[in-house]
Amino acid sequence: MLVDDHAVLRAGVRRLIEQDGRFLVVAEADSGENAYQQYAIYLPDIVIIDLSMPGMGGMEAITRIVARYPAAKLLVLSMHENAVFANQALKAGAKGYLCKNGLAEELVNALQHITSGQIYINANITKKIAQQFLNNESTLLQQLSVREFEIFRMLAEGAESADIGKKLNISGKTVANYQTTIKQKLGLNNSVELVRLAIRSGLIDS
Amino acid sequence: MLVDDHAVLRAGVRRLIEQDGRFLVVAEADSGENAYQQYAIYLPDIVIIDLSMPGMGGMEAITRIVARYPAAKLLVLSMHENAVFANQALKAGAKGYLCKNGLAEELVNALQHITSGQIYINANITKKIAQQFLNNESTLLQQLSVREFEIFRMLAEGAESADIGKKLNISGKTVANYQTTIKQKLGLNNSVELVRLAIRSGLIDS
DNA sequence: ATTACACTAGGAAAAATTCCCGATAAGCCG
DNA sequence: CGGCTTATCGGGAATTTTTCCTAGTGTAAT
Repeated sequence: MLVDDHAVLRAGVRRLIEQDGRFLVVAEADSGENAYQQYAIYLPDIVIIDLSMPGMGGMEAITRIVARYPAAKLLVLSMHENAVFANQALKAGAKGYLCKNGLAEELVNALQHITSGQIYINANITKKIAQQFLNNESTLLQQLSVREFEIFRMLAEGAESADIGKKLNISGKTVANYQTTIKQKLGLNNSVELVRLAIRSGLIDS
Repeated sequence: MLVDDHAVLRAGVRRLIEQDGRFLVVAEADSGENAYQQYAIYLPDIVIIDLSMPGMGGMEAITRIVARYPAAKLLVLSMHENAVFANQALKAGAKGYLCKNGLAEELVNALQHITSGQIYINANITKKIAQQFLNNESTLLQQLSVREFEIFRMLAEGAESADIGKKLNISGKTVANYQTTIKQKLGLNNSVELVRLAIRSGLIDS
């Protein structure tokens, strides 16, 4: 199953997969909500999913699908060549992480790995994760749990606690409390410093 | 000619175009540099180009191609549903602007328009450009008085109202009131948007 | 002289944040 | 298995921040 809000990209991935012949696209979804619903219907062997989508993001979709179907195999196909994103996605339960600017062959290669129960991570990302581990640099953000990280990014994008709560189907109060612990964990005094950290980390652009 | 650093996306666009039958993809490029070189070789009728690419970005590629070939027809296919990006691209000489999350039919539709000498801009973008024209973002900051601008910058740097008051020898209450009017004047909903505007404007770095 | 506007700030209400607490569930370890 | 930790979720209450309204002063222009 393909999950991405960009129709052209879904078409491209479908083409690549069908050209290879070993795999078949049985469903598509253009949002996290749809992905969750479609998963229940088609129960696909593998889900190829983007992280940045309007509404419920990919991270949240992964969390939900894995919660309901612990054996689900999800391969993240993201535009972010970023160790932080990869880490969080894997922590949420994804079985692989690819970048959209990777080679076409890598996609089916990753599918093959995941099908046979392995985990596949793009080589550059692996390198970055290692570097990050050595530098101890972005480790700051890794202190955050999956939920915290997700809320951190949404806050940095300018969303209000109440809106975030709506989007995640939790109380705005909970989001507000999360906000406090996030700032505390990252040593931030206010939301301005939060945004700037997010931008410096490459999580969002200005 | 297709220009995008994501191979999967190029494959998707190629598929859509070839399915329609009216157009033919004669070349692909994965960077601004390649696009410029390939253009000279193939002289394609239309270039479909992404803006965000490593190295020379799409914007720079558009500028160079148009400088050398003033009759070049370039259609931007970007992920940014953003009036500022669209404005800049069109100012650089692009003949159209689409978003990647648009419908598939819109792509060939845009190609048809541009082929016949027209300019095609996505409807949502058009709306946003109009709004921006009303807001006039470039002169946006000039609406602020000297004091307001000063406080705007200090807020964007992460200072609290009380601190700013101390620094400027005025009441923190006054600063808080300024903050409200600044946001109102700039059409900002919260301090997160304030920071991001300040960074975009080059007033501060992240 | 009148108008306009920048700068200042207080009061009251509304909203957001913080700090404290408890609940649940999953996972881990001896 | 029983305890331990951790992630997630949220209520209560105090605190802080923000907003909205009003209102005074000074300065510059008409």
